[in-house]
Amino acid sequence: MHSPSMIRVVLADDHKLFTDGLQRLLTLQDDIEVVAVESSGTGAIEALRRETPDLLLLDIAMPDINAFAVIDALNDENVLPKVILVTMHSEPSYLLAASRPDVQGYVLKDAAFDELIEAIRTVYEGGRFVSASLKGAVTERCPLTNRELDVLRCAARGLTMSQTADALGIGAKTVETHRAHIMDKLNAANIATAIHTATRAEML
Amino acid sequence: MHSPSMIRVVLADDHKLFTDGLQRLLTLQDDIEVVAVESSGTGAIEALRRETPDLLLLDIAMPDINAFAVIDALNDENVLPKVILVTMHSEPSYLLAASRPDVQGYVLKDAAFDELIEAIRTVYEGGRFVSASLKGAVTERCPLTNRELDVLRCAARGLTMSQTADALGIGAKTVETHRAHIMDKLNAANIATAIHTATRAEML
DNA sequence: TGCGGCATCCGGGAAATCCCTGATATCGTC
DNA sequence: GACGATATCAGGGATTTCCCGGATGCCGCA
Repeated sequence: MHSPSMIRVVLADDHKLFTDGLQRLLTLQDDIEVVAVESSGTGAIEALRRETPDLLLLDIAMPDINAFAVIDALNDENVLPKVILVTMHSEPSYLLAASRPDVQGYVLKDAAFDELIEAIRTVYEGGRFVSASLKGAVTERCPLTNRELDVLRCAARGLTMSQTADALGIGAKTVETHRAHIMDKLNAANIATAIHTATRAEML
Repeated sequence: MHSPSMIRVVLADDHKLFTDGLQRLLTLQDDIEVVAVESSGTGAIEALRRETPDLLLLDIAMPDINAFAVIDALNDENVLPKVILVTMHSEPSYLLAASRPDVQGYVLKDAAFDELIEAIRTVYEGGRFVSASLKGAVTERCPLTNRELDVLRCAARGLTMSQTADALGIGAKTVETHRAHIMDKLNAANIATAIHTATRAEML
């Protein structure tokens, strides 16, 4: 099989220049092996299925599929490598969504290479890692307005839109709009997921 | 006004014998004042509005209203005393639901009186308190079956019932049944609240 | 003064959820 | 072998959510 104690890594990022450079640098490390480089979400899924690596370095912004869709797809197949998300900017909504149990690391593209190495080793050994420059963004993280928090808290308590409207003294359609904004900001398909994300991020 | 440094308490419990005895015992404490004793949920709400006490000792099983409905009603009016729930038995579903930010204490009725006093003082000073005999129940708390957890995790990820059905390889109606069971067990009005409760209890 | 963010509201329609009452089969236990 | 818990599935109907468009007024900031 594979060499023992080598960290088998798959890279998935549509920026070729970035992955090429990264691959070279990573290969220089004597405990890291890059087993595949993919530039699309679908390609990444196939590579993951094929290689079952220890770790996936995944760009959030992929051309065909959302990074989270990739992770979900792997979840469904019980292919569960450690995942480190790599991104250009520190978007709070992504950061929030990324605080999920199946994502162990979050690194900025402008981070130092040593930081990435540290992230890889830390995550491989079972830990979690977040870029130092991101920790600031994490602390001032809640992208929701106070009103939206009101609405979300009501939803978390089980109130329907019209019940929430009564509780807050506003119209049901307004509650609907707030919910839509919440779901946008938290990158959630429905209010249930939004509550899940917000609860994990301790916004409620 | 009221005496300073006196803990103003409202009792709400439909067991008269219990509240009567409790009232006497509590009044003997020189830092506790029982300002109202109610035997119904509606009465409790009125008393809370009237007295705005520091602390509410609330029985979970009330004849007219669910204890959580009482707390929600108070929430809506911004009447927010500290709340200690009192109950006969250690029902895991109640325990789960009780791990909400607006409930600070949880005491069994068969606990020693000293334990209740300790709970009152602890909670009054901003802490949290759970009966020692309940902590066991809290640790082995998850009342959900593995299959129900599968379904709940899918829901938390934003999957619809039919998507969940596909992901798990079962029928959509089965997913619906599982969701209904989950909501029953977690005392939730809809799947969103169930996710909220489960997430807070770190079941996901 | 204009622009963006926030909060409020509206209609219509498709989709999903929730509720009710069922059913069947399996498994482990008493 | 009866019982309870679990997992599976179904129909029908009421309710709710979600999505697609809008709209208005307020406030702060450049």
